[in-house]
Amino acid sequence: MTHLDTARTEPTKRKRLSSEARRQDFINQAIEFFAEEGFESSTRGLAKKLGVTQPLLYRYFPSKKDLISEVYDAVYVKRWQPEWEPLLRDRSRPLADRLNTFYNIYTDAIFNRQWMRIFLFSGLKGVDINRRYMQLVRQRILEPILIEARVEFGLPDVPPKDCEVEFVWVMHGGIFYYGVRNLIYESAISTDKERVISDSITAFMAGLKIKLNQPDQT
Amino acid sequence: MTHLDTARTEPTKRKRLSSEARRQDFINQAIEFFAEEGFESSTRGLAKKLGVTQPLLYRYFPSKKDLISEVYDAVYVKRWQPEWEPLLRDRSRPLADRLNTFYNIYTDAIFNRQWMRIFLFSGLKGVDINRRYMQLVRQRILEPILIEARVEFGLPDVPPKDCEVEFVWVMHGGIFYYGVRNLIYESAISTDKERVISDSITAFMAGLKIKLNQPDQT
DNA sequence: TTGCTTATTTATCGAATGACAAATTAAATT
DNA sequence: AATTTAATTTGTCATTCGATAAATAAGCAA
Repeated sequence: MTHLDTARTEPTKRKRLSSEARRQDFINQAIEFFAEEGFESSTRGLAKKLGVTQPLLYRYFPSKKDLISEVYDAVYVKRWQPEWEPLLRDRSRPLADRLNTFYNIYTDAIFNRQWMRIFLFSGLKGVDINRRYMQLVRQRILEPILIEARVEFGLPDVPPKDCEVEFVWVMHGGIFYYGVRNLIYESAISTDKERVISDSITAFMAGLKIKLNQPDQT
Repeated sequence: MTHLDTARTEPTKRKRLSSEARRQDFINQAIEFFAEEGFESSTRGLAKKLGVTQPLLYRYFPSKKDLISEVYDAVYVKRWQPEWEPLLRDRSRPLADRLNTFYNIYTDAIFNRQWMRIFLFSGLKGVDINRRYMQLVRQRILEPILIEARVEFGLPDVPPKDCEVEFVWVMHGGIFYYGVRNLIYESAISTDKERVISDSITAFMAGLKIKLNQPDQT
């Protein structure tokens, strides 16, 4: 250690941390609140949920808009796990296996009411972070899948075509929409997630093999 | 003609019609407005779009809630075309063909910004009509598809299992989500709709054949 | 024209909204 | 304990909201 008295050196920092923790708690509860009520809901409603008065929020966040930005950040950015990505590129396993593993843990992360509703609300608001998230999915998930598929099928390594990406999007979107039905529309779904994912991937792989071996008219 | 003076016989009716037409115009513009701004947006904003004052809306609709109900009805109920359904059951054509035709015209109806946004907004509000629409899709589209598939594959006519319906839902949802990306997230999509649909259906049919011929563990 | 009916606007209400300033309480520091 | 600092509440503002009532304008009948 470079400093003596490490336990006491930074009391201010410890206090700041406590304040920061409270702030984080506010953000977490704001996620719950806005996910359920929508971003148009009042700061007074949120304050009530927090058990504090409404003006207190303005000590922690300059404006409602800023608070919402922090909510976006907590949901979109912080819940993305970079370790998902190498999973798809692990060529020691068949691609179908990798896809099953990936989609099971990816949906573990995003198939919850909060994430889904924040995603849909913000999508309708047309906020920039939403578009960026879609690009992230395309670049870090969908295009790698196509590259891996070409390798597995013994095809030459050419960059993915748009219509191929669209094809992967449809599978991805199908699985995603399964989550939406489950968590947003709450249509009672008996079939378990793993089963739905594995069925989807089976069909996807079969279709992709056909598609990648076709002469293309793009 | 059964009446003389047809041009003048029913002035009151003509006026009533005119009033009803105005009402319809209000509803149509309300669809545009709420689709873009969300249902939380103000009646004053809508009135401005209509070029009238806000209290006038209350001559045509008892409350904002009632107006919104009419918007739902116009979008969900009135845009559903019953002639879609027999299309899927026309056994003179291969099922894949029928699916292509159906999804092309079905998406012609729902792939527009207004329909999509109203659907997503109302879904997040958890209104009952949304759930009913999902049931309609299941009963009138997805289950018939499964029945037709069993016939085409020469399988016994047993009622569709839940996990089979889920499988069709994933294809349906994948296509639907293609529309969402296109119209809500506005991610520039170069591939044309027909192509995406036909690729999806190819993969779906391949996967379904595998799935329906499997011993089932439900 | 004169009346009568319908369509539309003006004016306004009470409640709810985001935000701010000042007063108060609680905690930490000396 | 006294003092300083941070956390929280009270009080309030200007706006905006859905909704109503009364006044005006417009269309149509006689």
